[in-house]
This record gives sequence, structure tokens and C-alpha cells, in this order.
Amino acid sequence: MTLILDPDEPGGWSDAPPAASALVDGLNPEQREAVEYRGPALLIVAGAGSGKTRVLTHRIAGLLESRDAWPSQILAITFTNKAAAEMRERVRHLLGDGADGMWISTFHSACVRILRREADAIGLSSTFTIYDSADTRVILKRIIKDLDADTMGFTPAGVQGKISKLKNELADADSYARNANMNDPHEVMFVEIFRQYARRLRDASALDFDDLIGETVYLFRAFPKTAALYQRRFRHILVDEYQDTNHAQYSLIHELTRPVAPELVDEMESQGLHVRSLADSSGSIPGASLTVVGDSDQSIYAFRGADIRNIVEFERDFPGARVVLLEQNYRSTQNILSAANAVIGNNFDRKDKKLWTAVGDGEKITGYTGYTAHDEAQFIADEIEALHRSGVDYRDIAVFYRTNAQTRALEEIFVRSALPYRVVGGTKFYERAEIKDAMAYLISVANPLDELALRRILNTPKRGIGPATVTALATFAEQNEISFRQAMRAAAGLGLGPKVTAAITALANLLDEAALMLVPPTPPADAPADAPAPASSVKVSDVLSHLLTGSGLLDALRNSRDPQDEARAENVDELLAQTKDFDKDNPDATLVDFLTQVSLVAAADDLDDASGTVSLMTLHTAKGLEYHAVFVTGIEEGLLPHQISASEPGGPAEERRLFYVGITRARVRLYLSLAMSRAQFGETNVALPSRYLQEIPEELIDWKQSPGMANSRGGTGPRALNARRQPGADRWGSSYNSDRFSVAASTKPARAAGAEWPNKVTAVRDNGDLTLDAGDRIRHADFGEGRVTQVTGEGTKKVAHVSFDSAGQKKLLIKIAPIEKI
DNA sequence: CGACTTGATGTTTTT
DNA sequence: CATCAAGTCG
Repeated sequence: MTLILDPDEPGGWSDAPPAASALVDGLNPEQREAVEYRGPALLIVAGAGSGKTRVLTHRIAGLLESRDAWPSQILAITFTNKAAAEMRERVRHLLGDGADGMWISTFHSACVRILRREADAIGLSSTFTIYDSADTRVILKRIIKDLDADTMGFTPAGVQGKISKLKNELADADSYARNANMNDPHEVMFVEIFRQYARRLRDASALDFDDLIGETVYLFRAFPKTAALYQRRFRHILVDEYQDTNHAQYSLIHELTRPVAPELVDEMESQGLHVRSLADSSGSIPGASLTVVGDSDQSIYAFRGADIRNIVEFERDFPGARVVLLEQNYRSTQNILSAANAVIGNNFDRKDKKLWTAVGDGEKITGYTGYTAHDEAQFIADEIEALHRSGVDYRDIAVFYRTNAQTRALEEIFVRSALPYRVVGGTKFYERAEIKDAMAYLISVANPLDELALRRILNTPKRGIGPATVTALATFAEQNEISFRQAMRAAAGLGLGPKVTAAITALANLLDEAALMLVPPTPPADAPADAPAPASSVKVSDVLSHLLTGSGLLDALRNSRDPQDEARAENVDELLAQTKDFDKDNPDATLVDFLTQVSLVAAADDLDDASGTVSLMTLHTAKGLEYHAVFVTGIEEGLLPHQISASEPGGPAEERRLFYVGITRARVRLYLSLAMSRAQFGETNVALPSRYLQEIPEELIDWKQSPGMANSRGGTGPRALNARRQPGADRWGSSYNSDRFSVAASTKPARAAGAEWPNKVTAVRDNGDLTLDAGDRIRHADFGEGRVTQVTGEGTKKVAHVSFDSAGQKKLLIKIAPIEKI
């Protein structure tokens, strides 16, 4: 997508980079100030939809254009890969190749990049593995079992959360132990678990997500000379979503913006780094200029340590900082903003800030109360179809929910309605067992110390290596103080069965072979510092392919008689295809680069927004995005606010911000929906409308079916609803029924014609090779009779467009819809 | 050692 | 409900 000819040639700009004035053209005065201000510290308080990304990208472009910075002196940090990709894209749009050399990345990728480069200093292999939370849990589970800590009530998830929280505070086992009450056996045990966990990661040369930040901070603090390299390099640091930074990230920013002392400047100069020109009169290099953007009303990551004080106290941390407020919203209609303002206004202890727009009121918000989650989903599907027919592109429609579990009902209905959708962020692909298996092979090659990966592949596919053998290898490794991998190589001397020994040796050889593929001239033993063999002749896909064939993993899946293994084999093939794409897109990249990308950018496949599909995602994932039409679903007590957070200090306020984030994603149409009963792990429970719903002025919402209406329907509701009506259910039903919602009820008919709405979803069925043609009459289990108007699609994805006599237009997947020809 | 059964168990949000 | 852990038999 690069239209640029030659950045070195002045006339080479082809994508018409704006002239000096053009960068601030069309910006309001505040935005303009945020773009043009030059100084050590700038805080941009940017309300939702106030053009924050625009300001940031224009500011970056402006810094380059005014010669205040070279591209390589800029570090822009975002929280998500998606945000980073978007910013990169938009900067490139402004600058073309002039953007090359900038670091625009997430906290985590930036840290990985630094850590891989400086790994030696902190005794880490540059090919260190990045453990995800599933890996962490496996290790903790093992430790807890070894220590019999489960009898004391320790669970992997609980310990994981606590360790993560501590690491976000830059604590380690020792510093925690110093402050803990070590007379408490529970605390002693926790410290022991923490210690062992840290030791295992270190032994495996692995870091978890939190370590990526924490170790970088440690690196900078322990090695000022190393830190100085980055401090003098990055002269302009910009941080997005600053309200979501935790203490570790805050400290990282602090380290990076520290001035470089005169002695270090001299030392660097004497080593041939020309840095003196950067130094001021005192001989030190002043700290980088820092720009942070944030909105405390959108702080939704307290659970992972985000500290709202970081932004609130910015002016104190950086005296003399300029503060710019962006309050004009360019995204949403006034009705949507009024609802958002009304909701967030209920959070006390916040600086009052009111979003406004020049756009006009727009349409009212649409409300709907389903009897069940499926009913709610059906409403959403129908509305999406209506929007689509009225000309709204599927890709400009999004459905938000609080918990991932809520996708189930939505997906069931969407599949049935033949609605093109995709679940964003759920990124389950790399979490599938077979993919993790294949990845473990690659990891074992890249980082031979990673015992976790080795254990994973040891008996995958089945090689007859059981727990007994694994233990034997582990003890042998421990006794001889060698790595697990070396123990495998020495398996012949362990006196194991001949078959088992042969299997282990074969695997060890396979891995050695693959490692040799990567490092042509030198033996694999010593990790090449930062020199990915210049002529990287071997591709990631070649290595993977070699491993898959050599190990028999793919064959085992293909020849299995378990029908699910067929799909698994396809997934592995898909992974292979992805490595090929990776090789093509990144010709100079190494295996480790690929592994890093998978660990950190697993949601990369979400990036190609070209597909015309409706997006489903959690409210958390939704932050920073915007859509023409937005559905916020499951607005019920217990879900939003979520049960667990409702009782936590600050919980309800944070959940309210989450709701606020959801609302403010909508440009034109906003739908708020809930269900009167919701199935939560097996049982259906009565659900109450969320307290936040009441905070929206009633005149802003047009209820298609209000909570009152849904509740007063009586006998025709689903059994679960009638059988167990909690006292609280009636409270909403009656009190609200009588005043606000009944108004809507009396003026709005529940549903056009067929007021009987489908409540139940039958199990997935299979109509075999039922064929339908335009003109056929059919009967649908829920919608009644109708006439086929059109048939599209092929094979199992054949879709019948049906005009039902009472339920209107629907699209149905012929293969699985509950229909019959009549 | 591996395939199979039953039984318990846990449940927010993410890099 | 749905995955995961432990237990049993070949």
C-alpha cells in the first residue's frame, strides 16, 4: 500500500503530505494546540470521540515536519495491537515512508523488542519464550500440587491473579516477603509458590506478560548505561490510553523520560556515539518530551492494575505540563451523547466533563427486553438485517457484551439467520490444543530451555511416553544439573525401555535437526546475539513443515478415527499457511519473530476489516473503536455490573465506565438490550434490568419492548420465568411498569404482527440435502409459513431468503434451519 | 501406557 | 454446560 517513491528525494512524496498548515487544517482550537504545543510534557484529556487519534497522528507528523524529531526518535505506545496498527496506518497516510523507523507499538511489543536486544545483560536468552496465562496456569498448577498447597486453599487462578497484581506493582517474591506477615503459614506458602514460579520461568528462560514490562524496568534501573541508549534515542514519547497504565508501565515511562547524566554522555561519546549535540549546557541530555492522552471516564482496566491516579496526578508528576481538554465530540449524535453523559455523571469524584456535538439529536436509542438471551439475540439479528437492508454495511455494525460466554446465544441465532459475523478478540485459534502443540514444537526449537514446551510435545503425538518416563527424565536432569532437553539427548543411558528410548532420541534428533536448519554456519549452542543469519535462507514455514512431518503430528491427526481430528488437522494446516504468509510478508524475520508475533499479536487476524461482517466483541475490546450502529447487550444486574465486581470497591463505578465506553462507540444508531432470564451455567435465572439503564433519561429511549412489558406478559412467557419469579423481579416489573415503561408499553405495540416471539432454540439439526427453490412454500418452527423468494450460496452454506406470512423477511441456512417444505 | 468412564468443579474483563 | 481431573479396565 505504499505509494511513496523515494523518501530521500525531496520531490519523492507522492501521497501529497499536507503542507505545514494542512496538518492543523480542520482542527478545532484545542486540537490544534495539542498538535502544535512543544514542551517537556503535555496531557491531552480527550473525551470519547473527540478526535484523539487524529490529534496524536497529526502531532507526530508535525514533529517530523517541523524538524523537531527524526522518525527514529519517536516512540508511540498504545495498549492494543489494533490501536497500534491503526495509528501506524494513519501516520503512514500522512507521511508515507517518512514514517519508517518510528516505534509505534504496544507496551508489550516495545518491551520485547528491547529485552531481546539486551537479554544478555539480565541473564536471559534472546530467544526467551513468552508465556501466556494458560502456560502460567499449568506451571502454577504443578507447583501447587508439588507443595500440597491446594489443601490450604490455593488455586492456580487465585495465585495467578495475586502474582500478576504484585508484578504490576514491580514486586517480586523477596520484596513481598519482606513486607508480609511471615508468621502466617498461608503467606509463607504463597511466597514459596511465588519463588518457585519465578525460578521455573528463569530456568526455562521464559517471561510472562507482566515480566515483559517489569523486567524492562529492572533492566533500565540496574543498567543505567543501557537505559541511556534508549533515553537518548527516544526524544518524543507519546502514550495513548494513559488512564489504563499500571504502576509498572508508569515506571517504564518514567525511566524512558529520565535525563542522561553528563558522565554517561561523556562515556557514550567516547565510545563513538555522537550524542553530545543532544546535551544541554549542563552536559546532560534532557529527558524526552512526553505526551499522554487519556480519559479517566474510560478507565476500565483497574482489574489488571491500571491506576487512575497516573493520569489524575500527571500535572504533579510533571510540573509545568500543559493540559489540553478535548470535549467536542465528532462521532455521535446528541441523543447518544446525552445518554452517555447522563450515565457517567453518576460517577462521583470525577472532573465534570460534558461531551457535546454539533451534529444534532439524531434518532432515539432503541431499547428491547427479550424473554431469553435467544430472544434478545433474535431481536438483534432482525434489527441488523433491517439496518443492512436500509443500506448500512455489515462491517459498520457491532454487538458488544460483558462476558465472552454471551457470544453463544448470539452466534447460534446469527448462524441460523445466515448473518455474516466474526467474533473479535476471542482469538481462540492459537488457544486450540493442536495449535499449541504445533507451536510448542517451534518453541522447543527456538528456546531449548523451555521445559514446558518440551513436556507438551514429548508425547504428542502419542509415542508411548507416559508420566513415569517424564519423571525419570526430569529427575535425571535435576541430578546431573543439565537441562531437560539435554537429558533427552542422553536418554540412551537411562535404562528405559527400548521403544521409549528410541522415541525420545528420535524427538531430540528432530529438534536438533530443525535448530540446525535455522543456523547454517555455527552450531546452535550459542544464541546469536542479535544477528539473525543475514541470508535467512530457511523460512519459518520450512521449519514447521519439517517438524510436523518428522514428528508425525499431522499424520496422526489425519489418520485418527476421531472425527474431530479432521478439523484439528485442518487447523494445523491453517497454521502452516499462516507461517507461509508470515514468511512472505516478513522476508527478513526469524522464527523468534514469528513466535513473538503470535504471543503478542494473536488478534492480528482481526485486523483485516475488509470483510463485510458484523463484529462481536466484549465491551473491553470495543474501546477505541466506533461503528455506525452499536448493540450493547445483556444490560442486566449481575452482568453489567457484573456480579463479582458489584461488591468490589470501585467496581460499580468501573462497570459504569464500561457501559459508557460501549455507548460512546456508536455514531448514529444505538441499541440497548437485555433479557429477562439468562442461562448461567446450566440454570436459567431471572435477570433484572441494570441499574445503569435507569440513569438514562427516558425520553431518549424508544422501547420496542420494555422491561415492564416483558415482565407483565404473564402466562405466555417461558417456564423458567414463571416458575421462579424472585421478589425483586416484580419490583422492577411493577414500579417501573406503572410509571415510565408502561408509557412506552401503551404507545408502542410489542411487535408488529406476530407478537409471539420465538423463545426457544432447538438443537442443531440437519436437513440433509433438502433443496429449495424460489417459489417453494415452507414451514418454520418459529416463524410459521412463508415463501422462498431467493436461494443463494453453495453447498452447506446455501441460504434461503424467505418471506414469511407473519414474521417478515428472513434469511435461513437451509441445511440447519428448523424448516420443512410444504 | 492408553482409551474410556464417571465425577466434580468452576465462572469477568486482557496484553 | 462443558471442561477438566481422577479412576478403571484392557
